[in-house]
Amino acid sequence: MAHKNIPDIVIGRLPIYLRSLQRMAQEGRQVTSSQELGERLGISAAQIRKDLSQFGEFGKQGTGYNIEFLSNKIRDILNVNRNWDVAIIGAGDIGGALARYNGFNQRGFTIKMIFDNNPSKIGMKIDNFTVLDIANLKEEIAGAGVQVAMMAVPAAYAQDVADRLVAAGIKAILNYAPVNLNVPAGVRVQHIDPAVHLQRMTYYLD
Amino acid sequence: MAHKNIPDIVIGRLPIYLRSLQRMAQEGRQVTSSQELGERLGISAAQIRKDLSQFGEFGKQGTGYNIEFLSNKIRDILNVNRNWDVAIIGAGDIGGALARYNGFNQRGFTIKMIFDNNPSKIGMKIDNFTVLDIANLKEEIAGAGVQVAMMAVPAAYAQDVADRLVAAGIKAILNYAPVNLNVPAGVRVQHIDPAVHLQRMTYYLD
DNA sequence: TAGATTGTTAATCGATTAACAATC
DNA sequence: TAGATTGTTAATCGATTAACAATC
Repeated sequence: MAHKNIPDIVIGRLPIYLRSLQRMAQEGRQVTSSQELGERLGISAAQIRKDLSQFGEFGKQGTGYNIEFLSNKIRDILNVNRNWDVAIIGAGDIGGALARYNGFNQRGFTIKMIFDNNPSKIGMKIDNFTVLDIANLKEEIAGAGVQVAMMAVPAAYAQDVADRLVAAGIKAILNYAPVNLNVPAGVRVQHIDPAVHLQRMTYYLD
Repeated sequence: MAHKNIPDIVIGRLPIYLRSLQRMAQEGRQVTSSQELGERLGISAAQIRKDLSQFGEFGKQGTGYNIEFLSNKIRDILNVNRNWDVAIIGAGDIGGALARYNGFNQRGFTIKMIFDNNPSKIGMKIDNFTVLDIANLKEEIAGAGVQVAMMAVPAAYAQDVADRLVAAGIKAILNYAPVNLNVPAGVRVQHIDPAVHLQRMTYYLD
């Protein structure tokens, strides 16, 4: 797709806006404003308007934004007005929690498969999924055309698994292992590491 | 502690540097350079040097940085040369996974207690911990002087639990619920929401 | 010494904010 | 209409990078 040159930091805020809008919709709200949204999120109203203006004109002067309409526009932008198939690698505590979590579907993602290398886990049921042998990772993922993966494997295996995911055609990896991954251009990686987040906060404590 | 005015974005990179340094140490390495570290992390060498220079002079011209020395300096800066007691709220899949995860100790955190409101979980054992009644949250946390919490409760309860954590003296909250939290100044919040991270990546897919 | 790499400065680049005309 | 809020511009603010003297 031909993107104008939108800063990644703007893209990073859109899912936050979307999440907040969806919550407002659940509360039965119809309309909001950049000011209200900004107050909820701790972001300036000007920044929200600026961010959205990169993609079009979604509001009405005097009244603000229709929540349902704006949500749909943001979903379009983020490519989550469709559902993406997702593979989970690692059927431990975290992989299992991800497999059982039922919040992904309404946000653009459908868990399709979960892998492990531990013979005592392979074949086991987690939620509706039978744990697959990681030896078959490439065939299963490439065969199903899955492009998005969540990795929750021990740190020591993470880079190796990432390489195999890339070889299988995965284009986006959410990595729960506490290591940096090196992937080729064209593959996106995001990291979730609770200790990193905690350390970001302890700086300010005493 | 009296902080010079260090940008939060710099603080946010320090845990990443630290994690990478610790990995190098495990690999038996003694010395590194801003260039090597930058290549591993996808960050420019200049930026790493600039970030570190905010806090002191930790390297040697010509040779680079002693890994053990620099790690210790960063731990000092981030306040994780001590261990912080941590409370987990929510004994579901995620709370349980956090309680069982054994990587926190070596990174500055010691899980001390886990709470739930479900009578069938209260009193249950998770790892070494007995699940405590969330009704006693304030006494337990304030009594133990815990300042750091990880919240893995349903979205609908998240703000309420956060308010109670603040009242109990918690100063840093790592929030796994997919909602924005409003907390008073002086309390830090970080969010972990896998769907947000995935949506940040799907923008670039097609 | 020669080579390498730091710490730092100045220049560049990019992101945020303030302000307001347009307009619902 | 009067009031409110957008989209956008220009100004400000902050972060990143390039470059290099200092020096190990």
